[in-house]
Amino acid sequence: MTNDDSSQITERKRGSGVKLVYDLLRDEILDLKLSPGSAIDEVQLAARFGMSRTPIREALVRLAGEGLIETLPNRSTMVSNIDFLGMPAYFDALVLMYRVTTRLAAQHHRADDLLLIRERQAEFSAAVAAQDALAMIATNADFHSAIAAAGRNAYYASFFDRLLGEGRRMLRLYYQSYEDRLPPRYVDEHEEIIAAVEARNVAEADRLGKAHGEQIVEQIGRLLTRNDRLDIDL
Amino acid sequence: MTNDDSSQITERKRGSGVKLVYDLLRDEILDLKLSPGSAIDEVQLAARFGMSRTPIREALVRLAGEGLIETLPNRSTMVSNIDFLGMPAYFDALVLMYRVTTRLAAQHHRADDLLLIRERQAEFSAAVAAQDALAMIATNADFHSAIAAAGRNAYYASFFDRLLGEGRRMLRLYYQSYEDRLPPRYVDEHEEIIAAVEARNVAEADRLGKAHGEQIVEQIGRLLTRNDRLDIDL
DNA sequence: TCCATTTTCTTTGTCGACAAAAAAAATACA
DNA sequence: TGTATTTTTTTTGTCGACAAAGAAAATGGA
Repeated sequence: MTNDDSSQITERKRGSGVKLVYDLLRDEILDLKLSPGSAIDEVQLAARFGMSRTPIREALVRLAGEGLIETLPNRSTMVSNIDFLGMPAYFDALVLMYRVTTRLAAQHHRADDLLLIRERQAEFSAAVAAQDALAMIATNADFHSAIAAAGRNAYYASFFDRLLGEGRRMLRLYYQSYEDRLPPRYVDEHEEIIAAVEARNVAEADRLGKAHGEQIVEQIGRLLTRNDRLDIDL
Repeated sequence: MTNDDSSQITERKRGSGVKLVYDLLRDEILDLKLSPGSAIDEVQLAARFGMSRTPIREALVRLAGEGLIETLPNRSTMVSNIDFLGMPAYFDALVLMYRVTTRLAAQHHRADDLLLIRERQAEFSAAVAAQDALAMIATNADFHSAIAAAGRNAYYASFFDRLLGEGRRMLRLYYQSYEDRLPPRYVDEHEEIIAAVEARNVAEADRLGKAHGEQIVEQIGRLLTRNDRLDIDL
């Protein structure tokens, strides 16, 4: 239970502490560095970040608002468990949002959106080349988030971001089991999506978005069913 | 600027304060009792609720997380403005969610869901009969929220709830202008939706959900275009 | 040894106070 | 009178402390 982090007690700007804690904790949760169900201690965090409990608490309240942590009244706070029972519902929503955001991007994107999207794709491609699983997962989410932003619908975009966040945890689970393998054809599929968006081909963007989403869902599904099969000979 | 509320300084249970403040403030914002853009003073709220700033602050952080208030760093906190520019995007998302949630309710509802839905519909019907605009708006949102809950997709449900909340503000704006008129055929449309859900008629539920949503969108649209026409003779 | 009760410990929820930041008011100067 | 600078006021962000609520440990009796 020892804390092996470089306790940086640097002078911070007033108001920046909450964002610092929030961002870091969010990343640690989504990368499964903090495992689902593990306890979160305010006092310990306060010591780690060199600040009082108040800003820590605010960050935790925000994380709780996004469902990333759960708070038992008067008792412990913990990292939310991954809701396996709710996974069909999750995948349903995820695929729909893949479709909708890609479709809208084809309709509403502007020239500079494509620059940003290509930048994200480059980062994703680099992460794949480097076989960096964590980076792949994060940059993949960033790529689709950029697509969603180009769709110019803030409601879909924020909802999609939330779904993608939750997805990061599941994908991390996947790559934790099957150590850092290459994702099959995601890079190419991303290129196809970019092309359809740029061509303003709405129907094609819709189709690709749906196919891309279903592809990911299937991949996770395969993992889960495979994990169920233990070494039992019949 | 005087505060004319019955300052109830009753003993509260530990931990209940935040929810109290959050719920009340949320209702006041959505009912436009707190007008968009108006300032929110933590100290004043603390005095009003007879508690310290800490729980008030937590409630505000949660409201900010839902986008109902905006916080300028180090400076004022205020009720979020209604984003008129983003309304097409909002309506797009709203109609889609009407469709999806109604469709899923037809697929996945259980017997006791219908009881709750009928209860909400009764409350809505009563509010219409009483010509109570605020109650109509709130109970209408509750009705569709119950439909969404029956659809058994927590992701859609929470997203839809957020959209319906924002919609309460716009509808309130509507009924504020055209003082407390009867909504045309919403009660009947709700009945049709209930019937389709009960019959598990997915296609019909989808169609009705879409139509219901578009109907509301059109109605708000009519108001807005009408408001644009001032007393100018050509 | 097992169970019920009491005591201690841990962690949260709330409080009052104070310092930083920005705005508003006051002052000085032309 | 108008503008730049200083001072005051207002409001937020952070802190340390303490009390409440459970959980865990200790105690006592059979």
